[in-house]
Amino acid sequence: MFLQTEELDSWDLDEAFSGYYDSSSPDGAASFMASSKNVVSERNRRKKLNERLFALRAVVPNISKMDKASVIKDAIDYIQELHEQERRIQTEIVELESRKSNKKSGSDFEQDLPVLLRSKKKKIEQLYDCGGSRISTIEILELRVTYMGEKTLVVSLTCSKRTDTMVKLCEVFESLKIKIITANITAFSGRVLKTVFVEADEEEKDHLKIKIETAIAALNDPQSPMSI
Amino acid sequence: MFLQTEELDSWDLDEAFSGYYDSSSPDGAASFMASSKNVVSERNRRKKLNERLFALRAVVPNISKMDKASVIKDAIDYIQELHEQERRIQTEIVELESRKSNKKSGSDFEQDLPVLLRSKKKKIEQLYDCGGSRISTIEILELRVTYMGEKTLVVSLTCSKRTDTMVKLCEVFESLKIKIITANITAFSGRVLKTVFVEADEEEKDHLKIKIETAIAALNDPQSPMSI
DNA sequence: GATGACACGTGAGCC
DNA sequence: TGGCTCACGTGTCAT
Repeated sequence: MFLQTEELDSWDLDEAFSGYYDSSSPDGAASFMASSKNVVSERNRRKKLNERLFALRAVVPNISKMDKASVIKDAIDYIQELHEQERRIQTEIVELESRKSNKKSGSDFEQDLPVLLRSKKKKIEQLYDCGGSRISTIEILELRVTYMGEKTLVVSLTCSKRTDTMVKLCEVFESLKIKIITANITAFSGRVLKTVFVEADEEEKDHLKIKIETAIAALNDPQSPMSI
Repeated sequence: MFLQTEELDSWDLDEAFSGYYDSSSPDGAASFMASSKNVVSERNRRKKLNERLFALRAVVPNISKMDKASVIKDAIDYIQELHEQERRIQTEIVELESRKSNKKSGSDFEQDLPVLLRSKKKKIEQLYDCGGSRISTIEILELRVTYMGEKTLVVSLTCSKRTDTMVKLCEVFESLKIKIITANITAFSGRVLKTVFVEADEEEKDHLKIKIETAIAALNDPQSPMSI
């Protein structure tokens, strides 16, 4: 990077000369003084800026090119990635909280978890703010999980089309780590239809069914006509 | 910030002079040519670097001083903040998982919850682990944006099925703020097919086509067979 | 040899 | 006023 041979800023002689001329100097010396001061000052400024850039490079992983401009670009991309991450985590926290509010029985586990995360949510909102409740839940109009043959589950899902509805549906199915044979999403006239064929062993079918139902229901808007 | 009055880069005269002297110039003119080229090149470099710095300033909240070095410093601090955030969340997740393993009774709630978080942990590790491809891109196998009738665009897209491919596809279409008539995603045998019908006015059709193509291409894995 | 990235010194504007 | 920061043109390396 900024390590071309000329960069050896170790002149170390101007420091020795600084303050050598006092106020009783002739004009030539005075002007030299002024320009010299400016020079060393500028040197320090450049040095500081390069150090900062170096430090920036240090905190950003995966620097593509050691180029100055590229370092900044990579930093920008990285920050935006982190932003997206945070957005996802926050929506997940909201999902967890909504799941808690749906539950009524009080095991210690249910109570502790959101408490731990609530402070986190505050911090995230405070940090990343972007005013207005950004997170939109989905509105489930119909959800069916049926058995088809011996080892296949069919998930049929209808939602009203809101912002990020399709994103959230895809995310929840990704997160379930289930064996999806084929999946299909179709959006038209304010509705989102999703059909997923899932491979399931005989013994885990029932559990898987409940798992899918609860995961999707956790996304559900409390004001939705569906209540699970 | 970098908006002192001298910054008016609109000299616009060297551009008029560039190329004025051809190869049969006397030495003085040739050297002038060379230096002039270098000058405009350097100007562009400075301009690009400043634009990057400006963009960096845009993605970092809470800029203390508009100073060049300070902007970089704030960016560093911000990234480190996000890192710490992520570290905390990750330890929290680990905590939750260990808590889960301590429990033995099997209510569905206990089992389902960590499933949701486990994928998150993976994602965090994948993102934060420094080294190794951080960003999971998608692999576009085919992309066609065609016109259908007077005011309809049809986007046909084939990707190989990776983690979050469907999520990312949905996200990019959400972010485009276009008028989607109907959209369809189907996943089978390692492929993801997406078809979107977009409403577009006659005059904006071409622009919209390019916009969609570039937005999708931006997600593309460089190693993908598609090169756009 | 052309191109690009860099550090440098310098003059100028801003508290 | 002096101490900042900045943009500029230039020489110099490396590809």
